[in-house]
Amino acid sequence: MSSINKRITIKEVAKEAKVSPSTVGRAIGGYGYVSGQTRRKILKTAKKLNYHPNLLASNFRRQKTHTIGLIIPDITNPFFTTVARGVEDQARKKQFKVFVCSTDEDPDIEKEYIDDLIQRRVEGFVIAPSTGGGKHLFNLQSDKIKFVVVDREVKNLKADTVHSDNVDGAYRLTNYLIKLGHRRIGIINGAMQTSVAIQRFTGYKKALLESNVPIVDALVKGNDWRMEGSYKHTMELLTSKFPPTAIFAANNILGVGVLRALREMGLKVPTDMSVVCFDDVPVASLMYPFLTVVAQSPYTMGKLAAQILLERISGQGPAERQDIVLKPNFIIRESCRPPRNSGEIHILSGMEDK
Amino acid sequence: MSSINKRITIKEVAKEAKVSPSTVGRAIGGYGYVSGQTRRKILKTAKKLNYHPNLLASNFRRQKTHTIGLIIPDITNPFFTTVARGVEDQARKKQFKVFVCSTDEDPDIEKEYIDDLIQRRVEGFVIAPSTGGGKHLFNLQSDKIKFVVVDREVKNLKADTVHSDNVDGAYRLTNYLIKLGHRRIGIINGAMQTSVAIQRFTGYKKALLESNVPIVDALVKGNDWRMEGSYKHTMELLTSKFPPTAIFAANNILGVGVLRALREMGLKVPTDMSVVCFDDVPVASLMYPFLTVVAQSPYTMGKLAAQILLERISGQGPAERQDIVLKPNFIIRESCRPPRNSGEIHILSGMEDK
DNA sequence: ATAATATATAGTAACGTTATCAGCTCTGTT
DNA sequence: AACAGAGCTGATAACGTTACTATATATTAT
Repeated sequence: MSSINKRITIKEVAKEAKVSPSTVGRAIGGYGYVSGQTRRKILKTAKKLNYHPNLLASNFRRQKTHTIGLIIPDITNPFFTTVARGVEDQARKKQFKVFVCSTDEDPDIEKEYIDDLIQRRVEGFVIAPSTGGGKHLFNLQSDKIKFVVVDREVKNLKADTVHSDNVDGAYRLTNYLIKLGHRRIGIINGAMQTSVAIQRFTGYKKALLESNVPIVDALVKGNDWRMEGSYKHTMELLTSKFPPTAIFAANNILGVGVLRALREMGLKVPTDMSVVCFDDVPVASLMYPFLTVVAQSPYTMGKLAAQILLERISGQGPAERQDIVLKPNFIIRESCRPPRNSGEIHILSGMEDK
Repeated sequence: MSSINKRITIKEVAKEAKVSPSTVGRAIGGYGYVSGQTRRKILKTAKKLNYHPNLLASNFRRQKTHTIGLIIPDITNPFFTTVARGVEDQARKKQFKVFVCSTDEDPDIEKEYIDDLIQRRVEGFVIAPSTGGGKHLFNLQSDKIKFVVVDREVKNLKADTVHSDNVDGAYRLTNYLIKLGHRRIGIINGAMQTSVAIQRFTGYKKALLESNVPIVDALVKGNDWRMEGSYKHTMELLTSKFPPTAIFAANNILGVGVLRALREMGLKVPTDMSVVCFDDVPVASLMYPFLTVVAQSPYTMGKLAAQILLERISGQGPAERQDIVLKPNFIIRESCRPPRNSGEIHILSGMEDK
């Protein structure tokens, strides 16, 4: 029935409705003066001719696209897709479209995507910087391109940000393990070039220092956010001379790697090893062994970031930069117990069905 | 340093390099004749002035966008994000960008997104139709808009498709359970408006019929692809008069719902219940109870779909429509055992660490 | 040597929309 | 009755690029 290929333009509609093209433009675009009568007539004939506005032309003329870019490091990580959902929902409210780009943690791809989207004249970005990325963000800033940073911070970059209180979250998880009696707590961290990793490590150290538990280098592992590394590092911990009695995984993906390694070594959680994790693992949390975590609010993060960005775009935002810090949510489940040979009593009554 | 806001155009570059705007266009766009010398000069001054081509203008002029749309029902489902990765990787190879839109299984949102992307003049779509959607695909076709359907088929729609052999996969899973001795096999299916659900049900029935196992209505559940429904239906199965000894979940999300219900009822897999699942559950598969599944190849699906679409766009594809069927990969893990009180011997030596 | 062709550049006209301006009609106010 | 102003419509000129045409020069074929 309908056909975009006929390429009906405003002119054809104008001729058919016996008005000028500019009037059609006003009627359909909803700007300027049009009488109710002619508007109705125009909309009717537009429908009849199956007119579809050419946004390519419109965007070009106005040099606006009503589009923002979302740059995330990994589209298969549910954390980031949930951020994406938050961004999209908020954008949809304001009639904005979102270009989602996954950089695979590669700064080059990140730059490539950002450049391309600039050429396509997106009106702003929500960016979760990739590991080692972030340098071009300074250029963005000098180019007066609007953007909001989510999840990870970039050193010395003065920009609007939305992120979790990583120090506090890591502190609470570690402290929880200490209070259970653990003294040898391994940490499987992500890439130390990311603020997130640094901050979570800070929280980890803070808890240990506070309780006078020594920080042992051999228990500190990690250099990227991939599961493979996490698996490898956990294996190293497990096969070392003095393996830990508990492991802190610095995000959901790393947490899965830890669990895989434990499983392969035939170690059970929490009987043989206590495990805590930063981030909730959506699917895993529904199954054994039911991780104790601090859960972030990725949806809220995305939503707030988009909100701030869209305010900036429409010129409503405050002059000073905004830095929104969300407290993560501490959820105690059944993945921890006091260490095997500790003198401590069993504080938890976990699931003991193994 | 650089500044997009100066809005350097081809004209400025031309003036600076003392050539005509059209020559600059050819040098930068890489079409038509330009001598090596002037090209170098132009590229140099373009860089000096920090010229960024305005794709808005270029796309408009050529009525091409080098962009395709990807429509998926649920961006938080790892199956679809992996499809997305496949599509993106393939598109990147051909210098195409991908607009990823998640419809939340809502046909109205689906139509809205498709219409918007048409107005933005994407050059084609890869579509995993939402439940109950697909009607507007017929319009797309009469509008001569190119698209490839992935994962789910649309009845009577003659279009290029890429999907799994759902009948066969379901058949193999069900048959496996039967051979283990199960006679009461529950199925938690998705929305029966989707081809996928119908085909998996067909495979299920085929296996039962072939072995003369009666098809019991009370064991057949499901009407959408959400976890909540799956959880509820599993609960119904478990609390019914004659509960099944095994459950077949028709996709990964439903599988998680099944496991959650089992967990809450205190039933262990595979001791108390055997479970098989269509789709691999990426995170869950690394943990207990280690599901037996038929795994699809979402990445390949996305890649092939994009490949076919891009061929169509560049006019290379064959005249006849292509229908690519991928065989799912049967992976036996430890989530199944013979039923408790069956006379069968234990065929499997699963993980018996419970 | 001359014609034919390839190479290189410039000039011009679109692509379809919207911003701006000009003109006209209709209110309502002085 | 004159006039200000709002309401409505139409003509025109962009937005920045690329397709096309025209012209000039270099290269090759005859």
